[in-house]
Amino acid sequence: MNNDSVLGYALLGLLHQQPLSGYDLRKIFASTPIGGFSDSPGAIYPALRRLQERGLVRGEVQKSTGLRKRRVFWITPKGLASFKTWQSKPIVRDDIVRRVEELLLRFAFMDQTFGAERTLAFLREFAKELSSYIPGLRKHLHAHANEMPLSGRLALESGVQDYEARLRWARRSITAYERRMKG
Amino acid sequence: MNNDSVLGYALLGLLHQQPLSGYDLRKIFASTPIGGFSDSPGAIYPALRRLQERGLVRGEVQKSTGLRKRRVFWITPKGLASFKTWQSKPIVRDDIVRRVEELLLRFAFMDQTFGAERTLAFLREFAKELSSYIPGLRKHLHAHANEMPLSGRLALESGVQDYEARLRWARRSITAYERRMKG
DNA sequence: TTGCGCATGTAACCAGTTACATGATTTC
DNA sequence: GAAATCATGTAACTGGTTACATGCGCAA
Repeated sequence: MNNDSVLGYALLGLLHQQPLSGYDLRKIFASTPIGGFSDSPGAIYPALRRLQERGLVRGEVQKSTGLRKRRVFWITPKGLASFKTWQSKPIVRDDIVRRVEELLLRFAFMDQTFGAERTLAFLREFAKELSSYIPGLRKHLHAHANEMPLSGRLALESGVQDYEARLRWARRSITAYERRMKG
Repeated sequence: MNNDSVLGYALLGLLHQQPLSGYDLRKIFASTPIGGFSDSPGAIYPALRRLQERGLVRGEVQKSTGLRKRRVFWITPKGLASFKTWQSKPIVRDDIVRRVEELLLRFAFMDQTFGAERTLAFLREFAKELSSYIPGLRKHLHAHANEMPLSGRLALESGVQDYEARLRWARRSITAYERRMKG
């Protein structure tokens, strides 16, 4: 039931904001830095069809505007439920290591679906998981630094700094949400 | 000829350092934070077979150690040539946006294959491409900030900060290489 | 003798890439 | 009427995921 690709969830998130056609979605991916998804029709149209087959979106042809037929998609209640389930998954180590972008996507749409309180909880979980991961990474880097060529060492260092930057971001975002909830 | 996956190049890079078996490679992916590649046999063994079919690596069974047969792989001259070609590709915008990890992988093995001078050139190209990309991103964020919910805005902000952190890293790495070449 | 670590592999499934195809409408 | 843009779609190919299968050698 919830075996959707990340692209599928990105589409659900956008369709939760407003009904859109496949072409609209392509333009969004082409013009905004969201995710890094491809705007190719070979990715988006099949993904929309899959979502429709699973009952997560519904599409209808609009012919009113005189242009060529546009098939506009809406998210269904079932689709919204699936989207929320995806957003609610606990954050595990492997999400941090190999699916950070998916985590950020889950977060990006969280305000709309869950509101500030749960979004804040998500950020705290994210920060916690990050802070438990980074020390081991640093340790690994320190332990193996002398065996590695300079470029290898620097590449690893880049990864560590990447995680550290994300942790700083998460902490700033936490205070941003805390301020908002008090004010 | 050069239609290899990123995993294939990661394998080539590791095999350029020393001959290894599939199992060795799996252990490396499982125990070090390199790339974020899967250590699953379903990814690595087929990838090794493909490399072998294309003549980029060669494998031979070692039976000396009394354990079960180990197939150990070496990189071939053709494999090294392909690896260097991959590392030498110019850095384009899309590499920055959607394939940063691949760029970091190319860099990680560059010391061994090309030496300090060309590695430094790579870093300069990387930094240049990043600095040409970031202002537009910042501009986009600033232009659309008020239409977006807080979480969406922060998610975008995270992306921008990510690029900025990488740029700082690149600049520090450049000075590291410059120091090394003078000293 | 049971079970674990070493070691290699296969098969079904799924989704993204690339390239191609089609046709309507607007603009020059 | 030619070209650009809007708009949707398909098909071949490729490679990763997941799960399963196999078999050796060693230690408890």
